[in-house]
Amino acid sequence: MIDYKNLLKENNLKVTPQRVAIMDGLDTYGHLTIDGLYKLLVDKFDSISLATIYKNLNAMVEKSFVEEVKIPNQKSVYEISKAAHSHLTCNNCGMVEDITIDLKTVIAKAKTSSDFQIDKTNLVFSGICSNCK
Amino acid sequence: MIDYKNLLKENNLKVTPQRVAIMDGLDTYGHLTIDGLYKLLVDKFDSISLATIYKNLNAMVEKSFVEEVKIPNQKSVYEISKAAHSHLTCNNCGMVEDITIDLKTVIAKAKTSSDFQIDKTNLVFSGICSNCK
DNA sequence: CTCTGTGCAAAGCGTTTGCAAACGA
DNA sequence: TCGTTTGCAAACGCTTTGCACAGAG
Repeated sequence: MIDYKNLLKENNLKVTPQRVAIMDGLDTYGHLTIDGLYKLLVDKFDSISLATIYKNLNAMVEKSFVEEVKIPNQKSVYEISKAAHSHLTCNNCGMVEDITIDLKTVIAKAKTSSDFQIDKTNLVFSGICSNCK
Repeated sequence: MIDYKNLLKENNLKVTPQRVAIMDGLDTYGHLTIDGLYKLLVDKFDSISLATIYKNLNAMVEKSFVEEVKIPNQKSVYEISKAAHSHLTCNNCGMVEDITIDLKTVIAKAKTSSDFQIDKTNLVFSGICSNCK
């Protein structure tokens, strides 16, 4: 379990119920779209504004303890930053799942066959999840 | 060199100068954003509409002989569909380059360590290109 | 000649911004 | 108390749509 309050404080963001709920939602569900988050928070707060979600998500991404994951043919999802990992997404139901694969070899190849300085590797597999099969 | 006219015809799209120019731009530059394409075509046509670019790009992606490439922290770029490959992008100047890396091993691992049916693999490396270093 | 595509203007949507009131520290 | 955050409404920018005219086949 993650210490949201401390994570927020460390990043000079005040601990508000809305922010805690955002972190809690991301931690519980792993990945959420913006309107997934909104639907989740509407139940907890009588009148939460979409603007609040945008502002907070932007601040959290800015401080880089939350990340946006861009998925082909789908809306972006957000997740709490954790150790490097890849993603699986279902083209049918849209669910997104983490998967950890060792990419050392692939990254090494990319480095030798290009003259880029490579800082980040972003890998997304698309297909059909077991539920939808 | 690609036979744009035939590609269009095969997909039941009429061959118009605008469409040929879009294909030509994508072929020449490899990857273009929507407004990159627009700026390119404004020079060739006295009055081309952004709506025309959107409609055509959407039709081409729909027919899947053009693809949208989603890049972390940047605008999407479009490219003509070709054999599976990965992408390199520069966080400084935004350029996008193709890179071909054998992903068999990685895909095999993903298949065994998940119960997904994996159809597509999307890999983007971010960093700094040689020009920007 | 017929049907599709283009360009324009308007509409639509997701996202951002400005501001007054509420809240956290 | 002081600076930050919230919620609302307005503004914004990107994308789509409807329609009349032009162009491809």
